[in-house]
Amino acid sequence: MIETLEKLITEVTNDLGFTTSNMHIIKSNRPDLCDYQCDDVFKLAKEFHQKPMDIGQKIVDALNALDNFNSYFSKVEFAQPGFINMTLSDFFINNVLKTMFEDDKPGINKTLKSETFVIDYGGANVAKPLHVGHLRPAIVGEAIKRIVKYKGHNIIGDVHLGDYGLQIGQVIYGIKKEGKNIDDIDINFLNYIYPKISNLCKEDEQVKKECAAITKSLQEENEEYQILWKKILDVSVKDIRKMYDYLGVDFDYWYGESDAYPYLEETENILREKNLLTTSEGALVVDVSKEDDKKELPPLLFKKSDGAYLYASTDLATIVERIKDFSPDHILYVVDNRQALHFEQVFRTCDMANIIAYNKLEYLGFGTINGTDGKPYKTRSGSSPKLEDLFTEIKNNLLSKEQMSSDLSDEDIDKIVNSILKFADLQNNREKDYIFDINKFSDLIGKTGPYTLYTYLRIRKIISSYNGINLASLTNNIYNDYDRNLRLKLLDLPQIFDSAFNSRMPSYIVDYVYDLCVLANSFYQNNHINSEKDEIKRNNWIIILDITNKVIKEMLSLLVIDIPDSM
RNA sequence: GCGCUCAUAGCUCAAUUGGAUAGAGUGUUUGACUACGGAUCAAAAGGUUAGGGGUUCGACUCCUCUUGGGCGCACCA
Repeated sequence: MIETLEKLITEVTNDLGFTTSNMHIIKSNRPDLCDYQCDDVFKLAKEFHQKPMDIGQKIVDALNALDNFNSYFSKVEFAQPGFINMTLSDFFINNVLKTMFEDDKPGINKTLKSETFVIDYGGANVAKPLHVGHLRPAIVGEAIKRIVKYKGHNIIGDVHLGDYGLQIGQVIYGIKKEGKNIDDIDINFLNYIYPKISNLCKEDEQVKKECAAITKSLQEENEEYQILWKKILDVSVKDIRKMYDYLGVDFDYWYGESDAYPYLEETENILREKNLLTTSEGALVVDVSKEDDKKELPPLLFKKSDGAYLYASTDLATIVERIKDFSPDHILYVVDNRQALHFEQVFRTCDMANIIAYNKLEYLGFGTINGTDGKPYKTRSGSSPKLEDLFTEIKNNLLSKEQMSSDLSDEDIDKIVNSILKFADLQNNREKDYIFDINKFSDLIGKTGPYTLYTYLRIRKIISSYNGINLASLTNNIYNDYDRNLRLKLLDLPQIFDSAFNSRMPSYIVDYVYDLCVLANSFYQNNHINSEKDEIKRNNWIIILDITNKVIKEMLSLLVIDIPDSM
């Protein structure tokens, strides 16, 4: 592994009198020159007031003089102005591969200290159907959850339903106004009534006030409203679950804002004890500004002048609740970038009130989904398209393609649809806005989910006739560049995985698994395995393909992509 | 008005967080199967990284100004 090389070069450097804690090695960005490079010579040059070339050459010479040089390298060179270029030996590459994957090890470095994470993702609101805007938080959140778990941590996913807000008041208002019988409330009715009343509120101030009053009354546990609310919750959650199930997004808890209400009083007391609550224009607020702020941060609004609570209050209460229930070391929020300010206020308040340290709370913002015009994605009618319709559209598109075989099971079709959706979404940098183009979600060639699935299935076919593939029988040979490039890519796995974990960026894994598939395709296209006469060579290649497929499968599962039986 | 954020190939996105010659997909052009799945492979073309200035051995990356998008600024969530 790379740490082995870092340790080696650090020791050599120290022995030369250049005391340093760690010489860092990275994958070379000049694969024509070498496999890995070390750029830290520049830092040493500054620290020891010597020319980079002098120091670099000394290190290179010392490395070349090592007795066991060939156990690591085939070539180490100095390159101007200050790079140490390392080409690995075949022995080393194969040795590391064996260590990484022996006994079915996954090829990554699991954490030595398992911590507890809570991840808040999904962002579904009761009584509103899931639309394409819910795609990212669901998929990105689920992927991050799986990555954290894969690292060896304990992670608890909570959907944190928006189940107690104004939209409930609006729906109840609609139910009463239309004289709807409670037993007749179904998903179609909710889909019809919510947008209707929501629009009405924008036009009619009086209606808005009434809806707000109903909401407040509900939160004060008005019996009639509670019964209606439970019915709405029941109907809506069933529908929401259906969408998340299709996506393979699995929450450990279906808590909602309503579950935080019992903790509001306690939260308020904590803030009061710390003298953080002040009154401003009739409302209770927390001043969260700091002296070094460029611009004073607006205060967190804890309680409205009419006594009702807001989302900052329930978010705080939810944190209090989670600490009680799970004692988490980290709480992650996968939410829209537009809520950055809100969470900054909430996190600062937590820190000031000693509820939980600021650095244990992580805001993982994601960009907005825009249409091809660069504006938030809307259908022609002006509303956000429903997730269900998007699934159908991709599915129909898929079925119309010529290369589709006609006898696929429904399960396999759904797996392919999922791969298209998730690969297209997750390859975008989490933090940036991105353009949603239905055509992009129709592509089956190029950097797509189906490409990776195809690769996996072809490899499986190639190696299917060999039983008892044994990693231990891997020899020290590497036969050509296609072969070598694939093996080197497998070596990258631990670093790539760790950077995805540390920065909570599933897109790193998407890039990796795609690159791996490209190299694998190139490898078996240019090396015909089954007609290979040299048994040792053939055996080596089968082992490499076997490892490759294990990695593809594991990485795809982190991206919430399942592999179909055929396609 | 104030703050945050973004601008990279025709289009959609990368660039291991300051390293060497800025990479992929798509689109365009051209090649490859009597072989393990052609949803494939091999190759060409495409760039003054929005623009100016600065920091240094080195800048897409950091600072600063300009231009142009997006978003947010207390009783919605």
